[in-house]
Amino acid sequence: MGAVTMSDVARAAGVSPMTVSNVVNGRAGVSDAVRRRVMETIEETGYRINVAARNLRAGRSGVIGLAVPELDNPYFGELARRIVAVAGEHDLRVAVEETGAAPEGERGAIRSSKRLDYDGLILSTVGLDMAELTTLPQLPLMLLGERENRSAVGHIALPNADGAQAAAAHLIDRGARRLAFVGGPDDREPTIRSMRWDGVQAAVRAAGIDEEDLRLVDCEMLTMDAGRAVGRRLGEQGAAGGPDGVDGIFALTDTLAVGLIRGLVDAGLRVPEDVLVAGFDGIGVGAHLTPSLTTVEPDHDWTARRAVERLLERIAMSGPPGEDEIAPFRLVVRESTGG
Amino acid sequence: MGAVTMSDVARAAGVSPMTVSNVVNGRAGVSDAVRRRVMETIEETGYRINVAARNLRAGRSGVIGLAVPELDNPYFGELARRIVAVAGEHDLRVAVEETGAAPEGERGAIRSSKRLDYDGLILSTVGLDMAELTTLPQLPLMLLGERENRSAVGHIALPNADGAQAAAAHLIDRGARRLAFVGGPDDREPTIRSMRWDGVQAAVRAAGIDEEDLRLVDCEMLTMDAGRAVGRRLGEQGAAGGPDGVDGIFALTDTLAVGLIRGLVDAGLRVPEDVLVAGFDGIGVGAHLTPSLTTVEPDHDWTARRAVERLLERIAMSGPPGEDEIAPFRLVVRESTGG
DNA sequence: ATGAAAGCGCTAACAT
DNA sequence: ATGTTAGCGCTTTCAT
Repeated sequence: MGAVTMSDVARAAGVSPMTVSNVVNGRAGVSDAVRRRVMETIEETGYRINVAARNLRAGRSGVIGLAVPELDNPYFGELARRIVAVAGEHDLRVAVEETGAAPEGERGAIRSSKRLDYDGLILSTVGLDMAELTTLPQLPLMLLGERENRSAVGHIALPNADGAQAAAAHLIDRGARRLAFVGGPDDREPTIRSMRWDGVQAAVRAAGIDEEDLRLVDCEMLTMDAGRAVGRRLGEQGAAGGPDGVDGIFALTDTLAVGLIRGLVDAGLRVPEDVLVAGFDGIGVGAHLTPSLTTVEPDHDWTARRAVERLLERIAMSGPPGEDEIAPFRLVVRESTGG
Repeated sequence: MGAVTMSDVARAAGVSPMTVSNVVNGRAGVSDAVRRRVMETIEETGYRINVAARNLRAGRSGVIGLAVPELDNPYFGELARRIVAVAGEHDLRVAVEETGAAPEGERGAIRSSKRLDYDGLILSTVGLDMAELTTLPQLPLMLLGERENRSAVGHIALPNADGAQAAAAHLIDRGARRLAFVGGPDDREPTIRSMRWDGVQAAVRAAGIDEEDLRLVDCEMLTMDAGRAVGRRLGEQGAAGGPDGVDGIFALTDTLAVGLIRGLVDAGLRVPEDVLVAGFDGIGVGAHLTPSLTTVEPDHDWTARRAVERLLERIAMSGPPGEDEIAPFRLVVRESTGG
């Protein structure tokens, strides 16, 4: 192609390629006159830097990976949007991957990160355990979501325990006494699930409620479909609603909560009159459901920014991963808990 | 870094770098014995190809851009997921961008595609008009969404007119007589909006309904919030529901429809008892709303595959953009139209 | 303040 | 079937 190179610009401006490089990269040590002349020549020739060449020289690919469980989940869409924005500020491209919320998918993301030469990977993990992650080779990695990092992996945590506790305390505050925790599949610890479960237990204990009255309900997958099946089952079995049934549910994620509410409705129950429901994530659609969804909303902007910035630090200095950080959150009270 | 290069592998295997290259790229003309030996050496040394170097050599960046209006909109999440999958089959990385559904954002995506050296761009456009797109310089471009391409730009269209017509016909079939079309802001033609509007008009005409009874309602943005405001206004003004009010609404997108339904509910109306509502896009959450959402669902898999494949063709051969193609669709009937 | 040389890792083109 | 040469466009290093 007739791509204009630095040498072309240099020749046209009557300087060396090195000077052009210095101008393009805003480095010091170029006189104003020369700088201006080079800038003009760049303008005239339509020169654009060749990213591949720069990357080759720098030993980088200029791409970071972002692997999320599901791209069509609004929560991860929001996350992706913010991460792309922050990465763009640093001239980094973000390649998105989907893991399907399965350990195999997460391994796949790591593999393809290496195959496609990503400079680093932000992994929103649900499945992979720490032991496995720490044995993974050379790839700057930031984990999003879990906590209790004892490993060599950088980590931005969600406010799992505190957020879940706040949500459960709110359910109790609104009159619920027989709570249920609807989680995903029960797998390795510590996971998002186990930490949120701890939070809910803490709230129940703090309220002086008999822990016998706290139910743990499994749910095969973290999808709306699966949540709906659970909600319907709970309602039809009389396990929810009614004088002795569950009267307050914390759903592991908003996605689950959306399906769960619909399942309860399918079974003839009303939310919040018969059962209160709260979720976790703060997905946008939650505000516009009928009933709208009470949720724990982590600060997505903060999360995205810290994830990218810390990944960049790791890429640059390949030092130790640094401290865990936990995202701030707020409890958004809406109709599903009578708010 | 101690990255293993092709030369390293070549030396270790006692062959030339070129032979290693041939093996790595599965090219013919390597004896089985040598191929095996090279493979083993690659395995032993942990060699991985340097993508930046390959790209520099090939004059590509190995990254395509995908620019969508909103990443936290499930529709685009689904689209992104599929595009990433197909691109991955071709060893391409997908960098996602957000345009904010504004012409300026779309221009920005094109600019940053060039700044970051994307090999091509898939642009799900709502705002930019064709005239502007055709004047854009050298960047293989596939447009997603609009139609009536008279330009030099490749184009995968959604079934805008036919889909909208099917939805409107269905509303009429379910008893609606006073339809409303709730669209985004009214801008340049032809847009998604104008084409879907044409489809709805066609359905009304075909049913022999007085076109006076078809209302066109503007909506400032294509967001749930904006849709909700419109729904509330329609309900509160008595413009929807009641004996003379609108009794069937086609919303330009599912996102809009979600907010719209909620706004009608806010105003004390029931869907579908008082008003029928249908949307367009087939977002996943639509199945789990109360009421669940009737929608025109384009074949996302097909769309993603064709978009990537045709972009690749354009990148490879930089020929003419080729024919427009229109995605197949199906009408998914759910509760919001009494289904 | 500016420039020349060298090479990042790969592969097309041309030998052998 | 395999090897050699040369160079993609940039930037680090070391002059001047």
